Amino acid sequence: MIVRTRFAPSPTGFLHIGGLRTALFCWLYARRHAGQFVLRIEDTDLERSTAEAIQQILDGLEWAGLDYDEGPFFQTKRFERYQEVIEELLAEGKAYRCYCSKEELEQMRTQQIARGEKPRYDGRWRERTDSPAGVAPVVRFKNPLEGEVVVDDIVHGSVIFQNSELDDLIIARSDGTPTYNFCVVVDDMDMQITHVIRGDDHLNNTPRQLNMLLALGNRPPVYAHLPMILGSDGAKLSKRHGAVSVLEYRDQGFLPEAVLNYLVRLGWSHGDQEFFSIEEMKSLFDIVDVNKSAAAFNFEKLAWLNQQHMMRAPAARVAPVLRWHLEREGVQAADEAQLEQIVLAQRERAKTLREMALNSVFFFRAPEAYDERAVRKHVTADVPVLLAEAAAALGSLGDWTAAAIHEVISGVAAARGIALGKLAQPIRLAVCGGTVSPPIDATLAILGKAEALSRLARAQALWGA
RNA sequence: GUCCCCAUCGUCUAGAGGCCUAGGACACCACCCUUUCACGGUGAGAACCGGGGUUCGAAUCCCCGUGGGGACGCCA
Repeated sequence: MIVRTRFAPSPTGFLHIGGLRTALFCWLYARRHAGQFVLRIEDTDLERSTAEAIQQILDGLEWAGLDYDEGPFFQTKRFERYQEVIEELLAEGKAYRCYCSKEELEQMRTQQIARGEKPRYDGRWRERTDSPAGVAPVVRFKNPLEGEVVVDDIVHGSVIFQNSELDDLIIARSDGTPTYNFCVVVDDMDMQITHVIRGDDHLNNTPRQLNMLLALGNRPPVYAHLPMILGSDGAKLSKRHGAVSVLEYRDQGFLPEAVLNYLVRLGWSHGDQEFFSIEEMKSLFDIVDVNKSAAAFNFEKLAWLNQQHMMRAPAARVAPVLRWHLEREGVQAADEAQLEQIVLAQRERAKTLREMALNSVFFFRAPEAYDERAVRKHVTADVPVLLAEAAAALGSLGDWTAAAIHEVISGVAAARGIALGKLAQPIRLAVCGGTVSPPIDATLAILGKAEALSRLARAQALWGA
């Protein structure tokens, strides 16, 4: 049997970070078992589905690198097929038309709640065959009245539901369009999905789907209901917890492999291992190792992992992403080799690429102002002279490399009998405008001789006056 | 309210009856390294929700309670 998993988001909003985790697990499981990963867009809610949301989902998956083997399939393009199955169920007496108005149903619900019962349809049209004129009916699935449904779930084990708890759900609206629970069943069946991996908010839908699947004479797929991802405060993840859209993570400077690494560790683990490359995830992931409890999203750990990925990845992998972020700051970085050097110099002092870009703008633009507090602290009376001395020595340096620059600077400091920091900090201030940068030798090396000397001269003139 | 699910440091987790004086990671604190900031290193503090069983022995199995989450839509 070839494994087939699917990710089935509804395009009613952006791709959620929780949705990405579900997609990741589906994708990893398929990849691990040399199976296929199918993308299906559940857009039967015509009111709320938007083209922008569809594009966002596609963009999000592409950014994350979760490639699908089939799809995207759109449910709105399969209405004929759903209609066919509905007719079939109707003809076999496994579904029926219900002429209740929305008001009537609403009233039923209100009364049931008032009585302390679980609100559900009472099946009043189950055996009726009349059809009131002028009322467009919905179609309901005839759920078994007795017995139980056992959902055999890989992560939760056997979960038992009593049929008496279930009601006859609507499978076609009064306008004829099919509903979610029904489309899922038909699609998973038609698309020969072998493993349904989804959030455990769907666990309660499963017995209904199972009953329909059985009524259609199908063998059920394997189910795996994943624990939810909660916000940092343990409440359901929402906008107020900060970034929830996948593309926001891209914009904030996270590497997709870091986001995936963070996500894979929410509800899954492999011993004590924290860092996983995509390849490791693909070869190690298995749903049997997924645990059952919900996990709270922790931004700090994601940031840490992101830095770990930046530090371990080849500079050539990171440089283009840094370029993208620099461009968003209005900086054009043409030189690929220089960009890679910046990555190497900056990656251990930034958690995100956005932060790295912000910290690296000075490589491309001379400082417009100097940090006042730092000037007061580091620019002492002898600094202009010191700077002049260093500039002169650097000016005659032919080999503009970090090692050579280091020799020169430490030589000047030694000759003066001062600590290296007494010279390095003013230089840093002069070229960066602030007190934070990579080691000063590397910084000057990346900056280039002409630019470095020009900035030194400028600061020297300013502070000497 | 009813049904379903879940329960180890603040957070993510290891743990499948003795290997647990409960391990790792993030965060936090201290120290070391150090030309700034970081990175890195060392160390400290920090948890088995409560109560009953079962067993020679329970974080691990069972029951009850409590807490949290989810579902109950002509949304998905």
